[in-house]
Amino acid sequence: MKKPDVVAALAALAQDNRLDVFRLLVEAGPEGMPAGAVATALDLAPNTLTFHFDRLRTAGLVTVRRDGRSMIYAAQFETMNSLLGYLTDNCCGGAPCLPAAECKPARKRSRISA
Amino acid sequence: MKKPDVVAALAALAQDNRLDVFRLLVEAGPEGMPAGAVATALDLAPNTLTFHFDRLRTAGLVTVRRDGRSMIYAAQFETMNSLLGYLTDNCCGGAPCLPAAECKPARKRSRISA
DNA sequence: TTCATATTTCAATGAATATTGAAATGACAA
DNA sequence: TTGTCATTTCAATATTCATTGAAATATGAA
Repeated sequence: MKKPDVVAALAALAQDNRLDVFRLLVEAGPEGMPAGAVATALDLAPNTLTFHFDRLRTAGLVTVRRDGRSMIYAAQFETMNSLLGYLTDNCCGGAPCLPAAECKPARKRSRISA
Repeated sequence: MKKPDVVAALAALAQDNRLDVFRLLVEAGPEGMPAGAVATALDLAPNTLTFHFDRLRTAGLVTVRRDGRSMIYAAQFETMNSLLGYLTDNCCGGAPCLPAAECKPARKRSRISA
């Protein structure tokens, strides 16, 4: 992952609503969820949401596919993991660091259903 | 780590020069390096650099201490790791995900000395 | 004190960003 | 076809951001 892509991904995540959107999609897993469901869950105007989806998509953090009239958005896990890798890459120049972040298969936050 | 802090940290990193600065400090390790050395290494105007240091510091990603006339900046590894944790938290809602990012004690990028 | 070095503060400028409202597109049903 | 739902596009606005230049502050040396 090259630096411009890293900056783009970070910028995409560095916004309140987008961070929520992305986390929601991360929880939802590879199958993703329709734009409308995200809008409902996070109480966002549909055009605003489109704007944010666009930024996430441009940053490679999200993919879309159409299903009927719905657009299904899904997190792009590879990009996220590359991003994490870039940030920790070459950490401490060789010295032992703090424990690494991990992709925890965890408890649900029960917000997806809405 | 609360969401506003996560957003602040991501925003702090989501900028070309700051990402370079942070990575340089990550490589430099907990001892940090003087502002002037960072300025030289990255070819940044000192006032511009102060601006960026400020943002990194406000985001909790960096600490400062004075040493003579130099200000020594150092990466705050705990914040970075909390950040990574937040992003991957609850990943895939329970399903197995991609391999986690790790804090790799790695090869030097040979830029610190400048 | 005076001088030089290291870094910060301040003010101004141009560029990028998030949100809104209204209108448009695409897909499906009657 | 018409109507409706889901989402996107467009234009306008207010805010935030990065960079610059000049001046200020703080430390240490002569």
